[in-house]
Amino acid sequence: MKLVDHRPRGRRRDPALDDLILDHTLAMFANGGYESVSIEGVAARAGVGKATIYRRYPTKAALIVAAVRERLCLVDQLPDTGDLRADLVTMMSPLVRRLLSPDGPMLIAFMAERFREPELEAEFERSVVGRKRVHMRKLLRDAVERGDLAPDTDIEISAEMLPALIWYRALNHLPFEADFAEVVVDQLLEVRAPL
Amino acid sequence: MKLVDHRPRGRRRDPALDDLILDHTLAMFANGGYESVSIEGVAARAGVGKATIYRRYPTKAALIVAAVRERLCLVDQLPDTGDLRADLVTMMSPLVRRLLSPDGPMLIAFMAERFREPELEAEFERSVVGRKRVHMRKLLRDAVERGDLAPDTDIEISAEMLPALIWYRALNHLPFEADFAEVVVDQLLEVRAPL
Amino acid sequence: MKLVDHRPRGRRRDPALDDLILDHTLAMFANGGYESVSIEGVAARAGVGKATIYRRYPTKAALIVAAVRERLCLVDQLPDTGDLRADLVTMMSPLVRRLLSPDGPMLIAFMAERFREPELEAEFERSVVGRKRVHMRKLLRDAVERGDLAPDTDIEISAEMLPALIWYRALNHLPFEADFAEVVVDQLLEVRAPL
Amino acid sequence: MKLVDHRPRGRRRDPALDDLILDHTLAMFANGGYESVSIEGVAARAGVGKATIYRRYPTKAALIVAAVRERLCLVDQLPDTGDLRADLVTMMSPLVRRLLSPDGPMLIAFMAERFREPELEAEFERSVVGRKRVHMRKLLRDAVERGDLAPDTDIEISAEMLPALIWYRALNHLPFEADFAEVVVDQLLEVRAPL
DNA sequence: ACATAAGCGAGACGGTACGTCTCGTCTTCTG
DNA sequence: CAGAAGACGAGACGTACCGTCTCGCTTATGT
Repeated sequence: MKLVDHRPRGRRRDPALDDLILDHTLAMFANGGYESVSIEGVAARAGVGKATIYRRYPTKAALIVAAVRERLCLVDQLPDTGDLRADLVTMMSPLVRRLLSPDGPMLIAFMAERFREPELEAEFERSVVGRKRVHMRKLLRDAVERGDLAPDTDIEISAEMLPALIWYRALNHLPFEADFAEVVVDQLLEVRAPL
Repeated sequence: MKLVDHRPRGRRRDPALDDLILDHTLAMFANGGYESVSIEGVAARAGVGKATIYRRYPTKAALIVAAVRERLCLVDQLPDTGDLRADLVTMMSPLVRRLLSPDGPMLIAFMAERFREPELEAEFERSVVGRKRVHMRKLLRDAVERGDLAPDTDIEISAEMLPALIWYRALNHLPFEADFAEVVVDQLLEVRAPL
Repeated sequence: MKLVDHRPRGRRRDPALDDLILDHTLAMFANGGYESVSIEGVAARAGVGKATIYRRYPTKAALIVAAVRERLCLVDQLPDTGDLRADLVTMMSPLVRRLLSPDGPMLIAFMAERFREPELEAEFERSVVGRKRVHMRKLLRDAVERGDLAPDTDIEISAEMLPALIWYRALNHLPFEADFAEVVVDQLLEVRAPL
Repeated sequence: MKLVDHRPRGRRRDPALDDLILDHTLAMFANGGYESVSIEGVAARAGVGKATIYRRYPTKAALIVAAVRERLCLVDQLPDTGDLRADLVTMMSPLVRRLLSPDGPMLIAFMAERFREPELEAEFERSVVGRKRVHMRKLLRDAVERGDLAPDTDIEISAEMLPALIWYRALNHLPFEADFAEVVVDQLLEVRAPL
């Protein structure tokens, strides 16, 4: 006895269009940010009807969120080798590298946008930032337990420190090098390690 | 011998209107951010012709920039008492307090806006952030010379650390207390102090 | 073998709106002439978006042209019974009647407008005045051939005489009676008839 | 005992400006008609403040009326030699000549404008057309009395005929020659003269 | 086989805001 | 006081998108 069978009826959505739409969305977002994306523009460039977009995303904001989430895949590995320094560098250096890559400006634009669009904010928190935060705290807690970190370390604050520093420099257009992750980790660890 | 005479000709701009316009702009910005400000709305609420606004600001963006710059005066004191911990707390706690005040959301909205408007960015860097940064570095350098801070301290990174942490939490809507400035300063200093 | 297919694509324009728009345009034109028509006004009164009007007419002028052309149908019959006097009266008296009717002021306003808008001029010439002119000349030429009119009659001038007199009086707000067409025709014919 | 002294006090209006203003008004009117005249444009081109114009003419319409009345002096001679044909030609041919001159288009534009601006209409009627009409009727009445014209001639209609024909052709952009006045007069007179 | 659903490109629709322009009025300062 | 300059409230201009809604067509079941 099946309560729901609900196999899809009628014509199926064309998956090729998903890509096409997100591609053009991202392209427009890349040069000009949120305001320079227009659904009508995306539709025209993608050779697609507006309804085809609205069928997938209820709103311009949702479209952009999806485009960035899908394409700017910011979900990196969450390593746990027991070597705190190595794990921290492994977590943060992909972010540094991407910020320095051609994608950098777009990432920064998106990060800024994210502070303005609650919807974007929530989505991003859920799928990207949140998991990193949780993992980061675990690494720090373990290190404290192992005695690799001073016992009075404020986990809450320390876990934020790395991303905070990296994003702060990026958003403020302050320069940093490819090895910035390592430098920061060293600065922080050196002194937080028990003597 | 006058190089420039350029005395103002014609009727003067009414300074009362400057205020009126910025007031309503800020009010609209405060509840809804950039997109919920409309020049037509500001004009209507202020009982002012649209031209009167456009005469002052060429663009909606420029209007908002001006409103925030003029009203959200973020320039705090730059103390230098020789007591590093006290000076750092003095510098940062006004920011924390404002972020927790009713103005907080607006400050955050503005900070996000600032990452999108190069003009706003530059202006803000010049008049607010830049001066703080310079002063912060001086404080740290002096502390290192006095021996209050380890000699291998990376001034560049350490100077950014406090604002980075505070803004990162604020922009990400992570909670923090009124004493957050002190807590962070303690965390950072405790361990950077030579044993 | 189809040269053009050009089947209509997308949603069709709502014909009811065509009417609605022209109605309100004409109403506004009727009391105040060209300057008192405003696209925003028409849109508001018709409960229609401005774009819906601009999609149909590129310009305020074009809108008014269309409204008058469509609604003030000035194309009358072009009779040819062989009775010159009767035919002339048949051609001209509808014009006289309309000029004396409530529509009169609007007709006059439009005629004045027509001298200012080349587009309106051309359109009107093509679809209304021109055909009348041609027919009028034919009537006169035939009458000359029949011997009902003096052989040295200047067709060119005589054909213009009736409309010229009627419009001149109307445009200059000189009074005339309902039988003005007959009076003028009589005056002109009486003496142009061979003795 | 003087009830009013009211000698003009303060600076006198600069008469040179009267000219300057009307010149530029007419120039703008000449290429584009009513709508392409703007007080702000006239002021700018004449190097004059807007108030200087508004001090002289209460309204854009009034300005244009004045410009045309002052500059397009349409007041011709009103001859009465006893020779009807000669007098009619003398009255009408200056108009024909001007319509064919470079001023022609402007005259036509103004005539069209005049049908739209009641103020302009009235002014023009009073100072130009009216006097011509009265004189024309007198010429015709005298001719009838002298027996140069059939006694059943409709003075009212006949007096309008010449200007009606000329203006009708001009306003409708129908071609005519420099001798059009004579041709029309001949056509009309030839047959109206008693045999 | 053929109705029944959707998906799709196109584009009309009611709105809202943009930034520009002119109107006619009103200061402000100079000659 | 007249004059040049120009600010001011008002409001229309024509443009651009928003998110929704037909259209006629194509593509897939389910009967």
